[in-house]
Amino acid sequence: MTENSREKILLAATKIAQAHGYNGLNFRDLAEDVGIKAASIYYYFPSKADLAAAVAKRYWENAAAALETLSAESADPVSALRRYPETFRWALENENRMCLSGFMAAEYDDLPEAVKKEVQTFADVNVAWLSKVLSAAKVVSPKKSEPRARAIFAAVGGAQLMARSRSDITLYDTLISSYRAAGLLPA
Amino acid sequence: MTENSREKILLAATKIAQAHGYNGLNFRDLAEDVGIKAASIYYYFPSKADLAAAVAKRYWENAAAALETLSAESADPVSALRRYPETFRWALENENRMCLSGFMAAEYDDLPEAVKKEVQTFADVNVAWLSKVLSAAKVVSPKKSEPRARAIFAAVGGAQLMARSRSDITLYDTLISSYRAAGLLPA
DNA sequence: TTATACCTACCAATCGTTAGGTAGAAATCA
DNA sequence: TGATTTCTACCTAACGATTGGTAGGTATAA
Repeated sequence: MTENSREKILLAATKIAQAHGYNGLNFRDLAEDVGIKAASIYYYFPSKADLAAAVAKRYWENAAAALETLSAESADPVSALRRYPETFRWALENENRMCLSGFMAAEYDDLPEAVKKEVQTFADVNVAWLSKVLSAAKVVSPKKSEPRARAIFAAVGGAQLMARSRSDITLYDTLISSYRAAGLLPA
Repeated sequence: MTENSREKILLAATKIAQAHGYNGLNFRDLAEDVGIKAASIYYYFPSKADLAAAVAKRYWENAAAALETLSAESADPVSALRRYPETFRWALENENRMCLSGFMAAEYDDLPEAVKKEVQTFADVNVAWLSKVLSAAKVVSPKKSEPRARAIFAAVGGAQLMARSRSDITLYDTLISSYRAAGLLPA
């Protein structure tokens, strides 16, 4: 079951980091979640920085896969775009967690270099997908699709942050609705 | 100089919290910034929770005053609205800091109750001001001014978070421009 | 016999916090 | 006025808890 424990650690660490950030992630609580002792984590990860980097890497890889699935499942780019906020909603539904990269963006000053890199890649993956879909959907001119993609990513992240601080998922929904009403997202 | 030290503590603690959050704020580093010893902080604040609550309270009070000044200095509501993003830009200009309440919104789960309250008030103050100005500017129907106010607040906070994670203030500016282009903010 | 997948037991550093002290200014009293 | 007390604004030194991390052991299976 060697790979199983590594997976469990990665999974539990992701959940903790989404709720408490890099700073709030500690080996003893994490180990207890997994059902092992803190020292055993070092069998799989040489340091907290390495674990967090692995967590953040896995996080954007999963996000990239989820977005590809969303593209594939959608009949057209506009409907894929419409469903984009769902990917961020999911974290709030699960014990009021938030985007790992959003949390770590706040903690940016205190992050190990390797973790910073993966956090940025998460943003890059989202912006690239949004940009591609915006271009295909022709909601903005091709030239403006990347700035618009960044704006959508930032706004959705902000909505998640605000909703979390109220522990109110309906606030997230009304914020997304307002973005649509204002013209930032397709109606 | 009794009130002077209290002010210095509040000021230094605000700066630290804007860069490292509630979790990253510690009495020894804070005391060194002020030029006193850690134990001396307890002469002014009974606990870290009390200090942080005082910091967050002062933070939204200053924000409220700054917004009133902005209203008073602006010829009309639309130009006040246009200048709203400047208040969030200022933190980034100063050593890539971010909104204290934005950071603490991420850390929400681990915040003492008294601090949570003040963090929420900061959001309330911003939304109330935006709502009032939006109504006066008639950019949206009076009924839609509060949802739109919340959307602007969340989006600007998200832009700040994203720009901070890139240490790139020009990214903040382009995000705000995109919000204007999309119709979320007046052009 | 050797590698795997853990474990116990500890370490040094850091954390919020407390106890108890002290120099000097201010207030009180003779 | 001068002596004495009290208060202000800090200090040193330590506490127990928690942190990331290490050294070295061990049961199980190949």
